[in-house]
Amino acid sequence: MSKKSTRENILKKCFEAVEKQGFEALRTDKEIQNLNISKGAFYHYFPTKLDLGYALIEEIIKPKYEQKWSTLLENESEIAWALHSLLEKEKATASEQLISRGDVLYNLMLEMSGVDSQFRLKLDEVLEIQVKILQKALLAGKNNGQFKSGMDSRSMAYLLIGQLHGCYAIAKTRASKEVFISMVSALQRQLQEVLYAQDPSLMKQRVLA
Amino acid sequence: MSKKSTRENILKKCFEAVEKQGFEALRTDKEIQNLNISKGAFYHYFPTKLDLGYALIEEIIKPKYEQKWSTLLENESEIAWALHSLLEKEKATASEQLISRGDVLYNLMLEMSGVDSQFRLKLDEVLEIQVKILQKALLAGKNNGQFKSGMDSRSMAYLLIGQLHGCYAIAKTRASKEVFISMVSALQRQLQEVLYAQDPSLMKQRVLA
DNA sequence: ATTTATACATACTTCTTGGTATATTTGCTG
DNA sequence: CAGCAAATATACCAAGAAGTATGTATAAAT
Repeated sequence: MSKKSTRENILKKCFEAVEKQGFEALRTDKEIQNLNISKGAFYHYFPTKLDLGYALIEEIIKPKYEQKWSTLLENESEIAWALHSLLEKEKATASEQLISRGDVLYNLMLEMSGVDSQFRLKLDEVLEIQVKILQKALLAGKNNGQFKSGMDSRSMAYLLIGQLHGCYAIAKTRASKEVFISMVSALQRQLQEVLYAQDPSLMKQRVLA
Repeated sequence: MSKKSTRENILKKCFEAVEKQGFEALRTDKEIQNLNISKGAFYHYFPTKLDLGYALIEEIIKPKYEQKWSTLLENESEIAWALHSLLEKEKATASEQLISRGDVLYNLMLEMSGVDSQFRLKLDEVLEIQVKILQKALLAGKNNGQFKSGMDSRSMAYLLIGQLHGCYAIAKTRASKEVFISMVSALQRQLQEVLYAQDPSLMKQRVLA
């Protein structure tokens, strides 16, 4: 068990807590107990709870989502397939617990955007990063002939991110993994009609052949 | 100025507060002050804050959303047009303030679903009512030839509600009415391709002619 | 070795907040 | 008008919560 820095331990534990219950419900005292550290240690690194929140976004959430969407850009010739896979993965990794919890970023967006303007700004930044990457991928795929030529990449990027958000939100309230899966599937079928030039699940065979 | 019942006054004021800041941030004491009533009066009607929350959903939120979507069923022959109008109205009534605030129901869904199971259940009920009505409208419209024949009404209902939610969520974090409008417009264009049998904005002319 | 800054520990404080105890008033019914 | 329940008022409370004051240990730099 490697001795990690106190700061990183705090970030990690608190991120887990925020994933489960959101930021405002995060109880610094509880986490301090949990971590077996002192208040002095905690407040040494994070003068206020908000400062912790900002660090959480910058150092954990932002990289996480950036990485997630960046998979689309790994292979220029397989963007459509990569997008299809990304959504497949969302479905595959969904569990009742994860769905009841929802998506951290989306949760925080709704929870904190109206509470603290700096929080909103930082979340917005993460959101924009996602959109930018996706937009870039959509544009590249369009130029590649993988996506329909009439498609507006920026609108589509926004809409897609929003739609995924919608899937999470509804499924969370319905508390049903099945609902999530069927909503994402419906979304995929819709993309079939409005986005993909060909069926991306067929592209796989082509690639593997 | 008609003397409304204390109970109704409480519900109304508290609903406004919840619209602005969400349920957990609602401060009963503040509202009691605001209403110029006593704690005794408040707790006479609502023994706990949660009880107030439940009443808010049942007596204000549920009817509100039920009514909103029911407009689709007012005229069987104009369902596609009604749906188009509903989305147009969403865009038209959007203001920076409203957008920064987001949609009450959607906000509560994300905020409270994980906090209190009865809350989630009640919100889920409202959600289902919306979906049911929309599904019914989509089915009727399909049988009418207003919507594409291949469309699955239940999936589409879920997806549409989710998509609208997505528009609200993104626009809230972006804090931009323009983003909201352009996302809803993009959504409408998408519906053009996957849902409507004809262009519903043309249907208007037909009707008016 | 002395200084200095970082890292951590302990105890305390202040404010908020939902909720209670208890008393009083109002209004209806017999 | 007596009596009774619903409605409203007032003062108080206990738990939580973030944050502070202040002191100590550690380790690198001079």
